[in-house]
Amino acid sequence: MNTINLPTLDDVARLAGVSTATVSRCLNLPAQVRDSTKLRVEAAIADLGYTPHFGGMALASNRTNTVGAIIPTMESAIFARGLQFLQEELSLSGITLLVATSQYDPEKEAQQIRALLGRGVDGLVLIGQERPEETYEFLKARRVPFVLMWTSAPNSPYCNVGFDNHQAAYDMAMHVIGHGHRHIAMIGGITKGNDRASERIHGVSDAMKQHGLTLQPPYLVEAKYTIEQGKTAARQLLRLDPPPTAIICGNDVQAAGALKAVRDAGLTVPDDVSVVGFDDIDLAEAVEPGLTTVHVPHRRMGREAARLIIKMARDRAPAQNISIDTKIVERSSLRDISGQS
Amino acid sequence: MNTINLPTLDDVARLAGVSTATVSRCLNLPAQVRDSTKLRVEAAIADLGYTPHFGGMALASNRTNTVGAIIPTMESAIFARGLQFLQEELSLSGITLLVATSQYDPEKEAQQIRALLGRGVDGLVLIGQERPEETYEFLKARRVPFVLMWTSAPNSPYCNVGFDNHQAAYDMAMHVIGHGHRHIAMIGGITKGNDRASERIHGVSDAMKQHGLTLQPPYLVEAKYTIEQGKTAARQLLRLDPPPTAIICGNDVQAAGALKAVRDAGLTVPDDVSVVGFDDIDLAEAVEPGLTTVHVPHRRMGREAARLIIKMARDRAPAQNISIDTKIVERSSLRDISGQS
DNA sequence: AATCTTTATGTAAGCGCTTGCATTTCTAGA
DNA sequence: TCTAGAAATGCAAGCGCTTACATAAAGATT
Repeated sequence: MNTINLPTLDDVARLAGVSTATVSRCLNLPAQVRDSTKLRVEAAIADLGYTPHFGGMALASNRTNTVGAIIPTMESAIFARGLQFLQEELSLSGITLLVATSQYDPEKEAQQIRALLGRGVDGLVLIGQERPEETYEFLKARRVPFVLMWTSAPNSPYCNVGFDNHQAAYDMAMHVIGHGHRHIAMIGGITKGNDRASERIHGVSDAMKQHGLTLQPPYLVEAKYTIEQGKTAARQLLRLDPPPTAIICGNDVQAAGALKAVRDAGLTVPDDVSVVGFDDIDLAEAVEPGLTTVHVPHRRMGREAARLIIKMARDRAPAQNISIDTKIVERSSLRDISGQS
Repeated sequence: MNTINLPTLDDVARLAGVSTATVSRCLNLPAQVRDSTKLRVEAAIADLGYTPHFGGMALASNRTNTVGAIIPTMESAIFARGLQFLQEELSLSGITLLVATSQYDPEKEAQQIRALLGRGVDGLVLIGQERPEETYEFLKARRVPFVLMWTSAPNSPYCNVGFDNHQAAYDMAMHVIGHGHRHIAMIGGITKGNDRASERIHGVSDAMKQHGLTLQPPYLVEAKYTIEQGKTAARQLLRLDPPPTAIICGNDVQAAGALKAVRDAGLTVPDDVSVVGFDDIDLAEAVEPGLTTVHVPHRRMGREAARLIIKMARDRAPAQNISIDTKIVERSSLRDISGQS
């Protein structure tokens, strides 16, 4: 109704003096077409400015060369980065990425899954493991290949491409402890429906336990992944007695907020309080002081996920778990206080 | 091939004991269907877990209820925010947003336009005015409704929903001058193929001219919209003699980089140098000191664009220009030096 | 030159949906 | 109760493409 009278396969076929089947093959299986005909067809295509009609293609072949991704949010750069790489890798194989957001709401995620499937995506990329059983059942019933990013679970029945949030957080906590901190507080993400957030908290908690320390409210606060909430949470922590000497944050955005709270309280980072983040997004190095944080391997994660989902969708390859290492990036928001009392 | 044996309209029709036409109408023109049948059909749909097949729909109706947006990049939050609102508003009308990126490359943008049209988008959202004439011609030939965001040009033959970059930058420069600054430098975006970047530069330049000042290299530098490049550019500016007392940046990301450069040079913002940004993304308030910047009306822009494109696509409404005001957000990176020499 | 492969192309039957038009069913006025 | 007119539904022809399968053309082999 909008795009008036586009040229169709038929038009191309007529102009090139071949059948529609041949044109279709030129597009999809060029190896099967003689060079001379291919040339004619290509000329006709160029001549008419023909573009295949997606709907027709999808209908006839039941393939769309599309994979869908549902991320919690586009607001911060947390997921956008990884998607960028996912996207790049997919497009190398001629596959388009469709992105939708769930706002961290499992209900909304389920809806979006349906929407994307309705659009005929050949595969799905989701974030994290935690979601209602029905969602997994639905996915299974439909036989849609899907990969879960941002987590890694060797024992998972699903296909994961990501990193071990627990381990990464554990390492970071050990690192902080190694810098002499004993009064450690944490601002975690909202754990409801978010396994990454809870694993990060547990990782920190476990590391602390290892050293005879405990992590619990009020030294443990859950907050949304926003600067504002990070700030509010940190403000509370700073009022505790004794105040923490280090605040471990569930992500960099919260950490940026914490930095502000510390400053507002008339203290400085890292002299009075250390603050560390998680994710290593741009923000982490933009703030002052630069955040010591956990570097998440966005690039590799995106690439591997792309390759895997392609294999699964195209060749019906079996699920696979790919775990990628994180590492701690040292900037200057963490101070060593071993020497002190 | 992937999603095995999904229920079709036919299945629903059979189960509900009606014809496929009726089921289709239930979905698209529910007003035309008697309540009792509608109920039966809805039950059947729920029962089977039916989802319409996008391809079939697109093929039959030549509508997709999809609009495409092509933004320069997802890397920073600059465009993501606006899209978020665009998306929200569109989904209220049951329309899906497809996002693609052009990496600030007109060539790539043209490609993406074709890709999106191939997917049958009912309308297109593009950023800025500047693009090859052929692209516009292509769009016109196809009769695709499209709106240009992030710019506003009353005299434009196209449909704009945005703000006046020139005016906004002009205002900001006036503001800076009003704070007593006379040695003003600017880090602009790369102007090639980017009208927003050039307009911002001209806005600043014009304001300065108004006060008998001039803006030109080496006090004017073009840099990419990254923290790193902003930092590099600022470093150069700080070495000039006389050094600028204020640096106006083409966007907040560059400004964040400039902040770092100033600090690295052993100076402080705003005591030694003032730095202002543009866009008012999260970053602007996360950095220290908070950036005085131009607030871009992401929300309104997104909404208005959505409404307009819907009207154009659905009702063939004529193009329209919607201009939205920007305003300056005062934080603390700009200092008044009127009193000083 | 005749035959058998192999390779290239054509034929035509759908894929799941919408929609103009024909038909049936209701509603309401007489 | 009958009937005209309105409202609801059904019928069936595609939308643009892919893909078995059938057929034709080209090469290979004697």
